[in-house]
Amino acid sequence: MVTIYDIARKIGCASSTVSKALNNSKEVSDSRKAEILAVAKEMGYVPNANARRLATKQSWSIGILFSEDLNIGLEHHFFSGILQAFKTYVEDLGYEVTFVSKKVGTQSLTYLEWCKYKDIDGILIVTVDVNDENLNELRQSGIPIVTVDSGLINVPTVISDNFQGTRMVVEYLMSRGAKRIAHIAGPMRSFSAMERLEAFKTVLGQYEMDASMVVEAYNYDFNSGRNALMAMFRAFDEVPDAIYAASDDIALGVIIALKELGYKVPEDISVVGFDNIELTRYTSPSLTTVAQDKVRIGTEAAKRLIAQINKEADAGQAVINRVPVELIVRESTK
Amino acid sequence: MVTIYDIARKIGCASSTVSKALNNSKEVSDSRKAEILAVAKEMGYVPNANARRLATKQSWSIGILFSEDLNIGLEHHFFSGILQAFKTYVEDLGYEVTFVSKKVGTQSLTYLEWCKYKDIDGILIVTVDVNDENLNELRQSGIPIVTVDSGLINVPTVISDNFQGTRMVVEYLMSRGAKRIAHIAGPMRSFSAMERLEAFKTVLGQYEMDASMVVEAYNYDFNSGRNALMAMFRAFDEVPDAIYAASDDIALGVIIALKELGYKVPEDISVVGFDNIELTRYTSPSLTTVAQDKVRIGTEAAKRLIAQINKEADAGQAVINRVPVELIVRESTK
DNA sequence: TTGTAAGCGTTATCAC
DNA sequence: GTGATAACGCTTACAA
Repeated sequence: MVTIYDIARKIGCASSTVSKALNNSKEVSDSRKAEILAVAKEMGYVPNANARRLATKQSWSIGILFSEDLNIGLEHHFFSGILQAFKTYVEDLGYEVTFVSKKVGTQSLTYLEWCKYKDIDGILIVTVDVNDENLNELRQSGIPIVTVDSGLINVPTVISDNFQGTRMVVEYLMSRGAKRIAHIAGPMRSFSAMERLEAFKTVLGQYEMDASMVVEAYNYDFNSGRNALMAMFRAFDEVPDAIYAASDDIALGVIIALKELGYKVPEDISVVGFDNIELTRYTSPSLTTVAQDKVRIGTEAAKRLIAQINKEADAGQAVINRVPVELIVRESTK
Repeated sequence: MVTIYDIARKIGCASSTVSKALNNSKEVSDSRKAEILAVAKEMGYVPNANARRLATKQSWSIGILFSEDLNIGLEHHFFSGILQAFKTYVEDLGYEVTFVSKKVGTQSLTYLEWCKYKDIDGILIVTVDVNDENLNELRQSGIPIVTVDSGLINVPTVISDNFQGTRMVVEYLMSRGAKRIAHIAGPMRSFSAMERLEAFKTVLGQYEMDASMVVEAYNYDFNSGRNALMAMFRAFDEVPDAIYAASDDIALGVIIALKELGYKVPEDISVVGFDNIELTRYTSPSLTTVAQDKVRIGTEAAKRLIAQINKEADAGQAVINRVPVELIVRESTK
């Protein structure tokens, strides 16, 4: 490994001069600077991150937190899409992106301990178990945090506009003649699920429609949707003419279940999802759904985190930043 | 920030003793150790990663490399699935996972420079532009590397068994009466695409069937599949009775295109994909496909990388590790 | 403009 | 067993 001392020795100057030259300080003459840069390159010098960070106390790194316990993580393409956008944005600014881990070598650490250990600049919370004790201390630590879709209180949050989306769905369904709209909600430990349910009730209420036909799915996936629909048919005597599902996967489960029960989608019952997963274009029927803007969510989250790191005014406010969504009408609604 | 000096001062011992106690050295009496641990806990001590790494030259961190240029990255759920499995495995061993970046603060770095900068222990290459110059120096640097699905020469590789998968597809189609099998290949800059094409030719050759009906898709996605199918119908006079597509997305594009051309799947033409993307179960027709085992690929890759880091015998051999695949028969084949 | 030296928080090598 | 003390590679006052 080549160090600044090696360079200094070769040139015959002080290591501090090398350091300054490498950091493009104006306290070094141009000729010296040029010489040092040339030798550094020739010798294949690369700075050492740990030494630099130890000296500067600037880590230039950002942690990504997935609570593994929920079984929605990196694999869920909504989150990997957000992460991709986030990563692209912050890496371009020179930050490195590391997954927060609960283990270091052989020791177990809490999230906060890990952040201190790494001297992290900020943290993106992607998915989260709201009941996780470790999150509280993290939140109170003063470390810059931003979260997407998690619903942590007192944390800056970037999330799809579930209210706008739900309103668009309901109003669209009504405009197409729906009289009895049901909702298959997502699991209530998810903040978005709660928001969508709340919005559902609010909007129907505004139109003086009954909003009681609601079943909570156990999870966001296909099977939960299927099961929830079956539960709905057991619990209610009526049959809805439209179903608003809290996710595309749930919606697909609902559609399959409806088919099994002998209903036609959309002729008998319209179904709407949420997410706009790529393949919903190709299912049969293709799915009417609310498109979430992953890129924008990821980018906004990055901006808000960076603003906090840079201590910009108001940056740390626990404001919820709602990203617009779009209704994509396809074949599953009549 | 609490340091070992703070602890030492409070207790009235040397910092080196604290360090030893914290590292569970047997050079410290049990009573001292207990005392130190207690005080450390009480004071909220967390070690500093940078200082430790600087002193030990052990980084306990692994880099993940996505070549962004190809537009398949984190978002592609095949890769995010592999990454998830990989991450889980190595984090459990105490490694941290960081994305390799080309930028640090304001400086641009090559991959190798970044690895040196971070003093990384090893690197997982996920997607890669084979022509990327920076990869060569990385490969030759001696840093432990493992790759999935990339086809880098001289690098330990973990990949689905494309030969086995292709054989299963072809033999299955033949067993169902197919006489004329076409292949929509993936882009030839992808190693897997090349392997699947090669396997296709080999297997058909073994059965003395013609393997000339091949079109290369521009990419792995839906639209490329659709376009490739159209190109195939322009280029060949014959109509195949079965089409083997190099990915599920391509297969779905093919199916849509076939529908547009008035063909029925599977009645007129059978279609098979590759990947087993979750939603292919719910398309219409649901897709017969080859399931790749993401978890196993990720885990195997992790094991091989760790073995290299630990300098186990033969660990660095540039062996290709083929992970078994499974044929999932659904409705798109008759 | 350049050099000296202290310090960042650990670990590791010696003495004691 | 315990304690000084020198690394680790870099940045940064402060001197020269």
